[in-house]
Amino acid sequence: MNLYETLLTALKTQGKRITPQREAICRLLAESDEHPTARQIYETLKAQFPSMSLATVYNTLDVLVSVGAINRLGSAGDDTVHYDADTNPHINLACIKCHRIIDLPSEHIQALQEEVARNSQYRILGGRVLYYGLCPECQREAVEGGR
Amino acid sequence: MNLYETLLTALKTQGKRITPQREAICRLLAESDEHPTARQIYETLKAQFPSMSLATVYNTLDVLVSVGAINRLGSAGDDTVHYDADTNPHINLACIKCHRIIDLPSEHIQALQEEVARNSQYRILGGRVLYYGLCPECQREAVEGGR
DNA sequence: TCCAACTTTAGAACTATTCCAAATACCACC
DNA sequence: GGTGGTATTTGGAATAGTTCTAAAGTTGGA
Repeated sequence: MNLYETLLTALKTQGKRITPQREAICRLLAESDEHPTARQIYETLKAQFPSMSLATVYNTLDVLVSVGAINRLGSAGDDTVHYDADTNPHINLACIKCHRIIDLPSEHIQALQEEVARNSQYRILGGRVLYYGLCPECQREAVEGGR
Repeated sequence: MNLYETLLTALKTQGKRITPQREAICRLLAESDEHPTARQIYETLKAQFPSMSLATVYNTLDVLVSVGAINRLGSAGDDTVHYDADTNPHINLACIKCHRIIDLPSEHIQALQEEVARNSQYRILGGRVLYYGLCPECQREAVEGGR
């Protein structure tokens, strides 16, 4: 089962209804390796659903988060929430200049999560490991711009 | 040099001026193990500085962040930014019910950070490792409330 | 002490996100 | 296949965190 189907199944399992808008949002989340914001999703899908409302995007994202199918990553320096459809433990790397976020596989992150579960009395529901800095491209631009 | 002095020194080093308001904000950040929001700082210091403006708090926090003396942790489920004066690598644990954040020392996090630096082309400027869940207290309340 | 530059202040402005009520669409059931 | 109850969509208003602005007040080097 691919990621798109996983997301839809998660919705159905929770008794949520499948609408064309939700399908499109799930497809976009599943097939892109971006970590889009609600507004980016909205702008992208406006061509396909000219009448779609931002509220619908927020609604669907909220449902997916509450179901545990996607993660809220938080801001990448742009004060808007980015979402990640990959719920497997991994590292996110955000560029504070172009505000793009990439994934980074990690050997250590599994151990980290187990450490947290073991050493705290919390019931862990999720987590986000986000490092930020300048991506190679923006580093280059910074140097060129600084001349 | 304690944390309070470190914060003030960071400001001075960057040519920033020391004002009573900034001293108070730095002291509060340094001496509390909370991870306060701008508003919490504002409310706390209002007794001492009745005329203080929220903008001053934001201004000072922005300066401290840009200087690298403190970290922006992001939201703890309450849609407001929490700040952390401890810039050493450590794990943060947020309770999504009471919105408090605690620190957790970690053996693995150093390795994680080195892994990121090694495996990415990014210039790393910082990071935040935040797990969220229910703190022991809120777990207990959830059970009692659920009866 | 003086002054230029930086800060503070108060309030307006901005913007992401949530809320609302009416219209619409999904889907379980017949 | 229809039908109805109910979740969802929509668009606009409302909310709230954060930023901006201009005037007044401070800081700290000379």
